[in-house]
Amino acid sequence: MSEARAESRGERKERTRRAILDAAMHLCEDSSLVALSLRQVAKEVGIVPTAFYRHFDSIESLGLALVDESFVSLRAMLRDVRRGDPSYAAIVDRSVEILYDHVQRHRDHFKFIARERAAGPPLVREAIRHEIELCERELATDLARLPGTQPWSAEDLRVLSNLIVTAMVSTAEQIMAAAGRPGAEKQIVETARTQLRMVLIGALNWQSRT
Amino acid sequence: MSEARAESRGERKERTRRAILDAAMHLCEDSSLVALSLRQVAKEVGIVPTAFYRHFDSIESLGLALVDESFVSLRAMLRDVRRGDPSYAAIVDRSVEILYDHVQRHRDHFKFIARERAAGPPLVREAIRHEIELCERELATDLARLPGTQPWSAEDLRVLSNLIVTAMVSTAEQIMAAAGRPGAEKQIVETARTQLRMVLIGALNWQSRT
DNA sequence: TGTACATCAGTGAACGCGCGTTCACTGATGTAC
DNA sequence: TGTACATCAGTGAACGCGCGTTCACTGATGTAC
Repeated sequence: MSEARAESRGERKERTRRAILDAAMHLCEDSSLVALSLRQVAKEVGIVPTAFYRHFDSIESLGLALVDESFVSLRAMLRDVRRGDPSYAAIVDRSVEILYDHVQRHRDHFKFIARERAAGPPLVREAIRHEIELCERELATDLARLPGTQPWSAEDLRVLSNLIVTAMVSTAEQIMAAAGRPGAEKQIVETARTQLRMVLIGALNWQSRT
Repeated sequence: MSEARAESRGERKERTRRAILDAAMHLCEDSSLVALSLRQVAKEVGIVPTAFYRHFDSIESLGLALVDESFVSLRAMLRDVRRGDPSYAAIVDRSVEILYDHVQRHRDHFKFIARERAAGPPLVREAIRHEIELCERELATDLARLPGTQPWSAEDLRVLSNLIVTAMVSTAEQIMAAAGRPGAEKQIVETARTQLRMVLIGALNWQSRT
């Protein structure tokens, strides 16, 4: 107590929990959460298999914690986008640039979401689907603040938001698949830029016709 | 030989192979190929585990056969779309209608592609990625035949094609997730229609500006 | 047509392995007095 | 401050189970003569 040298029991536990989350994220990178065993995780962390239960009920509940963590960084990205100049001229380049940057820095989180969204245990899939839906709603309210979108219906905003999120998820997947080839990554980013531009212009023109 | 009553050895073998493919498709529906065991498949088919090796080297090579089968029906769908009236007025409704219809009739194939694309064994993922790329190229040549696309560059066609395929894959995923709820399916189809319209109009307007 | 042999889809026992989960435990940390 | 007790993260043995793969086999079908 005189010197805060040794870790408290709580700090130690938190450190083990952290190590379990990191090990799980790392180990399932090449396959999927459904193929990940409690014993693999324990071995990687350096604890006995049964000690796992002091932290999580199952691999699935560990997965839910990883979903939460992954969406923390994704939300940070959306906040970054939102901070920018809200004009059509700037928004496309800026958004794609930020997406690229975040995929680079949180590759593991994006990869986890992209993979487990389709392949994870049922509860994990459902949690991710829910989080993505929240992102779409957030984006819809952002879109409502853009100049020229005042007359749009809520449904139009939702549809456009869904399309953009889908395209961006796909772009993130492609950037990750392109991994170490900088040339391929450049092309994917350029493609995303063009697509986002096409979509925004299309939405505006379509809206003014209807 | 006098009466073609009994199956030949080859016919029997083919029937077992068919049963293995069907059982595998059915069993991995709720999880993934990577979680599917040779023994589960053998049990479902009604053969002893070792008999599996008379037909496939491994679950992964069985998976590659399922990729082939799944893309046969997807290509049939693209051919259906291509047969239609090549005008912008008709193309959207028709395309979305055909997509919806095929997802209904080959739900297992679409589900398989959507799932294993992100979660399958490495060779299966790669095979699906390759097939989807071929679909994008086919769509690009179709787009080139539309009125008004003559001045477009190959790159523009590729980018647009990529966006449309991405949106359609996502739509197929959503339709499957909506499963038994007809109201939700209707909304997804309507959303896809609107999105496709936005994209096409956007592409045309964007093109004429550049 | 009849016989003798070859083929080969499917059998069944056996193997070593990693799995999730149970249980009683240890011993350092934390707390009450 | 010192002591006695409580907490609880991590231990280690044990369990029954399903896994992929090996091997020698069976017996019906197919083929050569």
